[in-house]
Amino acid sequence: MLRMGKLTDYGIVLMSYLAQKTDTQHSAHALADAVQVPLPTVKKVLKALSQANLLTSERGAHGGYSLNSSPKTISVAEIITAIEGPIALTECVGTESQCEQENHCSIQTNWTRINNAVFHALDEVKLSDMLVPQVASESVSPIHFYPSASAMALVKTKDGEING
Amino acid sequence: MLRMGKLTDYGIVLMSYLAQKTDTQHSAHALADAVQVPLPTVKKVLKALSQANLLTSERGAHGGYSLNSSPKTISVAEIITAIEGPIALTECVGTESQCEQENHCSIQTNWTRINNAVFHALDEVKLSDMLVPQVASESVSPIHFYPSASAMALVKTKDGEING
DNA sequence: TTTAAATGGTACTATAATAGTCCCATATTA
DNA sequence: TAATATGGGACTATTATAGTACCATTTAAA
Repeated sequence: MLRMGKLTDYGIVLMSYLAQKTDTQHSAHALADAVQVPLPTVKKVLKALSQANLLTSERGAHGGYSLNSSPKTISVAEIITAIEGPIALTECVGTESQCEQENHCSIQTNWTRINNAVFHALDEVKLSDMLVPQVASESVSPIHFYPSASAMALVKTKDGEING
Repeated sequence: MLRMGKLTDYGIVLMSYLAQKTDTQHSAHALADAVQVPLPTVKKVLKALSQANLLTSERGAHGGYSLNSSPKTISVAEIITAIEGPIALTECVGTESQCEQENHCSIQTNWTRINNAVFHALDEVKLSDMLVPQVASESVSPIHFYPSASAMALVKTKDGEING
């Protein structure tokens, strides 16, 4: 399994939520409530998204977060990169490579090519695409997204404790 | 960073090595020597590759491993899957998902689509592609691959100790 | 001016996944 | 029968991730 961190999963969910409510700002507390993820964790994710300029934040009372640009222009790759850092399947194509042999390495170049292909696949999918249900839209509930599996896993491990 | 395990990296390197020496069988010991990765770890990887039918193994004296099919037909996706299990960025598209809400989840379907795109990108790259140097081939050294960064990292953390 | 509500940032802890090791069983050849 | 090889499982250590807690800073309202 090619793994993506849970925080990234939360990030996608949070961005999806914000994409559906672009008129208002949302506090970390409100978002944590909506997404059913512990507040400190949500704050961590929001911070990363803000620093990547995907979110606009305002401090002070009545402050909060909102999308910095249209859901149509924000790609899944951007969100992943914001939270996990540059997309790289192996270390040698990342920024912090220390491989002494990489100058002669014939494999590295091909990894770079693969990374590009993967990045491209992730970059073509926009946040707006994540909201579109595959069935014909008939009724629009105020919130019709659900946290994906890893988010739910957290909820379940606590054994209902955090529902109170 | 979209992470792939070190073992998978070793797997690619091992497969690349075997693809260059298809005439003979190679023992785990010989491979560990060639790739400069500890023997037990190499054995672990080889086992996974064998179980996925990417390698043919023969037991007993003069036994060893060899590629089961042509490098042109073995894809990078197959190697990754052999070692890491099915490619899935999030849990909800994997086989062991326990998400109760996945029936109504509008995000899951899109993740599946993204996974397919990523898988396709990885499936189009064959093992033979990993061997091709980007420069015009002038001299062919007997072994002209090098372990990629994560393999080297191991060598370096031991501080030269495993060179003896 | 003070208080409350919000983000910003950092440092710490716990948990889980991964990597790595070891041991014994089984098969094959000399 | 001994030597060499894979097969398989269980165990340990390490590392990365997730999650938490604390304090500083900003803004608005009382």
